Amino acid sequence: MQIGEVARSVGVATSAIRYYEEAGLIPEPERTRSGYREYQPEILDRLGFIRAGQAVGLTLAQLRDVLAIRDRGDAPCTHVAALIDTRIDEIDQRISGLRKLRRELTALAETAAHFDPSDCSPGSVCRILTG
Amino acid sequence: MQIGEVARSVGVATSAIRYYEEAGLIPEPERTRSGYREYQPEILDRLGFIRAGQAVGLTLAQLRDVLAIRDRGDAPCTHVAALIDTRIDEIDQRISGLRKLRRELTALAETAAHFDPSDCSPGSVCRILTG
DNA sequence: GTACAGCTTCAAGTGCGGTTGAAGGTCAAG
DNA sequence: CTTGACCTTCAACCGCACTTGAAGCTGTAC
Repeated sequence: MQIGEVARSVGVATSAIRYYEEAGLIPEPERTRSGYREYQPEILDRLGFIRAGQAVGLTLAQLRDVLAIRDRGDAPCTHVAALIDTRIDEIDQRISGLRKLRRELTALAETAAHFDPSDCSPGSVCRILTG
Repeated sequence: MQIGEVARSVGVATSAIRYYEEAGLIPEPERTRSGYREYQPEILDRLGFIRAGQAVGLTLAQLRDVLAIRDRGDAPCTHVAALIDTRIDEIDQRISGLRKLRRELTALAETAAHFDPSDCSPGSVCRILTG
C-alpha cells in the first residue's frame, strides 16, 4: 500500500504518517524503485493503536515507548495498564482543578450580577476579577 | 518604579512585562534619560488584573480587549461578566469531555485487569487500547 | 576603578503535534 | 504527449505565552 491509501484507511493525514516515522513511532517502510513508501498491512494496526492512544490522551512519546516494548518482542500489557492508571489520575486532578475554577467563576459571576457599573471606579481596571 | 521592582511586587518576570507591552496589554511607559522604563503605580493594578484574568483561564487577547474598553473610558463590567459566563460554559464542556474520557479509561483499565498477557497476540500492538 | 546588579534590544527557542509550501519526480489514463 | 493525481524531500510555520541568550549600557557601592 502507498502512503495515501494507508492514510485514507486509518483516517490520518499523509503528513502525520511521515511525521510518526520521523518521530520513531513507525519503522521506515520499504520503498518502490521510484522511492515511494510501500507499507505492509501491519501498519494499519500500528496506526490504529496510535490513534486509540491519542484519543485517550496519551502522548506520542508514551506511545513510542509502548511500541518499542512491542518491537522488542515483549507484551506491553502491564505498561499500558500503568499508563491508563496514570492517565486516570491526571484526569481526576484536571477535573478537580476545573471544578475549583468553576466555583471561583460562579462566585465572580454572582458578584458581577450584583455589581453596579457606576461603582466601577476608574482607578482600577475591573474589580469583578480582582476582588 | 523600574521594571524589576514592578515585577517583584506583582510576581511576574520582567520578560513577561516587556512581552505584555509588546502585545498591547500595557502602555509604553515613560523612560529615564538612560532609557530605563519608569512605571507609575497604576501599572500594579493593571498587572494584577492580568494575573487575575489569567488565573481564571482568560487569554491575553481577551484581557487586552477588556483593557482596551477600560482605556476608552468605558466600564468593562458587562463585557467581563460575559467572558466569565463563556468561560464557565467552556469549563463545563471540558469537564464533561474529561468525564467521558474517564469512563472510557476505567473500562479499559477493567479490561486490562482481566487480561492475560499470553492472550496478547503478537499480531497486534495492544488490544487493551484498540478494543 | 572595578565589581555587580539591573537595565536595554533583538532574535531565536520552548512544547506539542503536526501542517503548509516549494520544487520536483512518477504513474496511469486518454 | 500531456494532464492530473500521487509521491518525494526539506524547511518553515501554527498557537500560546512566554523564556533565553547575546551583546552591551547604567547605576551604585566599595
